[in-house]
Amino acid sequence: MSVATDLHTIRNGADSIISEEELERKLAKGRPLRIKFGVDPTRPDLTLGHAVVFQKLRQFQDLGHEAHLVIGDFTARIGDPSGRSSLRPQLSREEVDANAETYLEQAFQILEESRTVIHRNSTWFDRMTFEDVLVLTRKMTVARMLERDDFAKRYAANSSISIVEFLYPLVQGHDSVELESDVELGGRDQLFNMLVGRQLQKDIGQEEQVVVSMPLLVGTDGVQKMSKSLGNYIAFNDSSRDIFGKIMSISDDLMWDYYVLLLNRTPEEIESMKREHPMEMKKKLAESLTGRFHSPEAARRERENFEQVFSRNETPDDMPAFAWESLGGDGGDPTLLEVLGACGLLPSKKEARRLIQQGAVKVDGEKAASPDRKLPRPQTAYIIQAGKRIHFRITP
RNA sequence: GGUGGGAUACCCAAGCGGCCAACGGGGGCAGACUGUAAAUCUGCUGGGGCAACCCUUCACAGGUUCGAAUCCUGUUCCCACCA
Repeated sequence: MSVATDLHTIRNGADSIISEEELERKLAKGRPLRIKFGVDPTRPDLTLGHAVVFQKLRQFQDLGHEAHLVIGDFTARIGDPSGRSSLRPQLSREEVDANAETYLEQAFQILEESRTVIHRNSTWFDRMTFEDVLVLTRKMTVARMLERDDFAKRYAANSSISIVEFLYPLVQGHDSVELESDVELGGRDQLFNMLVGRQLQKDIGQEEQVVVSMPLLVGTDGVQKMSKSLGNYIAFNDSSRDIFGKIMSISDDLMWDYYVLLLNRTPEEIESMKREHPMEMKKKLAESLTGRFHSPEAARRERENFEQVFSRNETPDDMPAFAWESLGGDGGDPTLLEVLGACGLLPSKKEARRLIQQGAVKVDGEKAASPDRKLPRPQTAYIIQAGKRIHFRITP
């Protein structure tokens, strides 16, 4: 493969490459490049948002380069006081270790383990003196810091910015110096920090790393970037049913981003897919991603289940079943409301009542209007549906 | 260090002694329409009975009052301005 085609591959889906000329030059050297990626060990539950970057990293590996993961264990131990929602709590060594382990376990679902090197930034930061730190800080100015988008916004909005936060870009940048990385990969939100790495490398005479930023994947709500705290995420660890279902619920427009960023589809491929029925394309997407995180068999199964339950409006094959007695059937005939409350699939009886009132509950396919409807011991079984997704059976 | 402002349900944000489980918006859920898409319309959105009513909730702990999210005291936390 030529440098030009490699470059083309890398460019696909990327948000920015700084700079392409430098990358081309590095690729032309013909040796494996050191691709750095910083790992935040505070959030071990990976989402498809993280997968975007891993996917690109995997591409680099497939092109013969080395992934160098830097676990920010030092950084995590310090924490971050600002983030209103304690996104960076202080973690103990043990917590970091445990998180890192879960993190890597998930990351290797995408990355090639044999071409991955793990580093911990405490290795070098633990032995730095305060003087070393101050020397490092001389390389950065407040004005430059305030160029970073989120700092600028917060400063303008009179929100607090801790001094530690000013230090983090330097910390991350220094990681690049220690690694002598050729390329640093990260989300768009890491762009500034990655650029600091270039500056620090240049400062001590290293060849500057090329920065490759990836777009932030928009979450299932179709508006905000995918994140756990916003609840619009699809996680590596989600069940096959959830992954399939969540993908089916994203908007048509968003689907193409997923194709590009998670499945490496090229613009040409996207163009031809846009001529197909979007529903079918979305099912294919859901199948591919479910297949990746589970298995092709599971993906097929979920597709069938989906078509059965949502397209044909039938009941799923694998509904949970409850014995009539266990749902209140031992003290006379329970009401529909009591049964819904007892099954534990709804947050509260109030919620169950609401669903009934809104006509969202069906007993054996019939809309049930009254919460007080009695349910005597079933002959064979009742099939209860509450809302779109909750189905269960009551057995005699 | 000084001065002022603020903490309300998932988020934002009203309320400033009773009519407050608490206006409004967002989000979420559900229904209609559909392709679990988008757009649109409608309803719901602390918990238990389910009507009356009861319980938990307006930073925390006390207090005043027949009665407080609303007044007082103390505590904690946040923010701004000045230095």
